[in-house]
Amino acid sequence: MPELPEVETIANGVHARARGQQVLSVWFSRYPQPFLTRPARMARALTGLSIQQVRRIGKHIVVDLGAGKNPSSPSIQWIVHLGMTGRLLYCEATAPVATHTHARLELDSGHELRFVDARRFGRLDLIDLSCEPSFSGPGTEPLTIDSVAFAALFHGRRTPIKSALLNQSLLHGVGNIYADESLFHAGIRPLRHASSLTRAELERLRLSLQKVLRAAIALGGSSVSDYVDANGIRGFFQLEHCVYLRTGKPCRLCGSPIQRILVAARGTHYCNKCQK
DNA sequence: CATTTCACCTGGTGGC
DNA sequence: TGCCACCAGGTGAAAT
Repeated sequence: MPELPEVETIANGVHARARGQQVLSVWFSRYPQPFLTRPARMARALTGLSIQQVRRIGKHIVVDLGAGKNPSSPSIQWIVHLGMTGRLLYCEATAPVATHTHARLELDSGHELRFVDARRFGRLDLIDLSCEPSFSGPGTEPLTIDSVAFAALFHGRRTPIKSALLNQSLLHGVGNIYADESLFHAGIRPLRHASSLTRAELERLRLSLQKVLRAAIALGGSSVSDYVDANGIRGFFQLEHCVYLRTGKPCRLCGSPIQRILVAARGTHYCNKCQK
């Protein structure tokens, strides 16, 4: 599932290849689920504008579009959330169209930007910058948050720390994989109440989370189900996972079997010996 | 308000 | 081989 490192990889890939290109035409599938903004309105707004910048905010891909090709004064933002199985692909316009393709943006270079999503948990939205503020995401960026702000997020929260990490209105971009992996590296059990963490544990968690996210970005993300980047290339960070989907396998640090429990209705993996 | 639960989806898996 | 029940999980709405 695409989380911060996967979304960042995709956004960077699309930026590198699609920046400066004009949208010639737009096609959307008939399914209503992926569209927060009505498809006809979204197509009308996108057509004719140029892609100025593509970046990640939380788990969202933000595409700035405007009349000029340079990254200045965009007039709209196209917001892509990949959900569970979403892909944003940059390909030849003549490439075969995969099943579950929900959006095709024809670009002036003969390429297309395609949104493909089998499970339809993804969402497409439009922000009109002439009357709406620029997209800022639901929470705080985990990669740049400082220790004081990080600790403040969890102060007084009775919920398990794993649940708090998944709460996008606190930190945005962290999902099931990186919540489990960062808790392992910090040596903290997922069911601990967020408010019970000491200052030292919170700081260990922040540093572990940032380290894991940066390492995953460097390896192009984790390909556990069907994640691929904008060019259809798989990531490699799944090879570095210590706990996620390693139920029963030996802990990489101590050798004891990795446990699996449910937290917030999500499969949660941890080492009973290394995490306290 | 904080927190938990559930519905939304379909491909993949495992049992028979 | 084929059929089918079941599960995964990001998010937001509904329930507690």
